[in-house]
Amino acid sequence: MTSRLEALCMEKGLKMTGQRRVISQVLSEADDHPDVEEVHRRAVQIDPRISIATVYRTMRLLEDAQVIERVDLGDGRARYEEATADHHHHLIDTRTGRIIEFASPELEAMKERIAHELGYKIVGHRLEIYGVPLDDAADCARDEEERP
Amino acid sequence: MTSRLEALCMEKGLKMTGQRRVISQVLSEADDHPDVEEVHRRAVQIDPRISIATVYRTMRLLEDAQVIERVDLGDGRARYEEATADHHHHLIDTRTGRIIEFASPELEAMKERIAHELGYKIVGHRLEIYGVPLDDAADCARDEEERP
DNA sequence: CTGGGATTGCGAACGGTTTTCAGTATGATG
DNA sequence: CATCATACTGAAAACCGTTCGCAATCCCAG
Repeated sequence: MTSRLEALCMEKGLKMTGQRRVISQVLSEADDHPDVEEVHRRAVQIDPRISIATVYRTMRLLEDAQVIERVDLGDGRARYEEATADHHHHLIDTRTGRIIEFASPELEAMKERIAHELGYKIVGHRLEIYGVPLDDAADCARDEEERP
Repeated sequence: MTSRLEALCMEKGLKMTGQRRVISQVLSEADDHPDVEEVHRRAVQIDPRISIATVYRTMRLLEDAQVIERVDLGDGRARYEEATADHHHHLIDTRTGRIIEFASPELEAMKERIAHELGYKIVGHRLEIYGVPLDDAADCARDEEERP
């Protein structure tokens, strides 16, 4: 079967090799924000003859073709997600590493306004919030209990 | 003369070596966001016997002591600024690389609200806006006119 | 002044990423 | 369907910012 991203790649006229097909499949099935090593790990499970160099190259290719987007979470390695039409941001749970996506038109508008007041036109932006669950935070003083 | 940051370091009980004094001076005099190499370059001009390793070590020390703050602008290397009480963010001019600092209580409030709605308590956050000067943007408006 | 723990300079090591190069596969063409 | 130029791949080396190990050196409490 042809994965979502594979179809997108073909639309964009990219040459579809076996490795690219596998990587596209991995990315189509991912619902998280894997880094290159993780993508490679998953790809190798489908076809063991895929090298990490090819994954790096393919990620860049897909990024340039705007099929995927790089997410820099400040942890020293690039993470990726499928490109989406709507701009969104990330809230990172510092306890679990879980990443929650959110969007806020108000926030977008406010950023536009701030940039405009400074005499600038926005060409890109990025917002990350690091946080801990409210209930965990409440527990902090008198923990200890394990989270489900 | 004792630089602003040197005084701060002594307050915090850090052992003041010649190298640390020089690096403190460099950072006190900086009004930009230098990376480690740049700090080293400036430090060497004052005292040539300072190694890059010491600069790296000192930057980390000062960061841990909360004398300076690391700024990750996504360009692959760490940049630094003096620690300030008020939270602010950065607008990066993509033409010149100039960095403009700004703060917005409204924005802070909105982020708190968003995090709260998602069930989280904020422990950190970061916002960067990349932009081009409005007047420059007008120059090339005809190219981008049809883009939203 | 002096001694010993902290700090330094050097170079080697590191982790993520890119590149080089020789061999291989792709898909346009005949 | 075979051919072929071309683009792609794997493996290893190069890269780049950063950290580390170690012997020499420095700071400052005694």
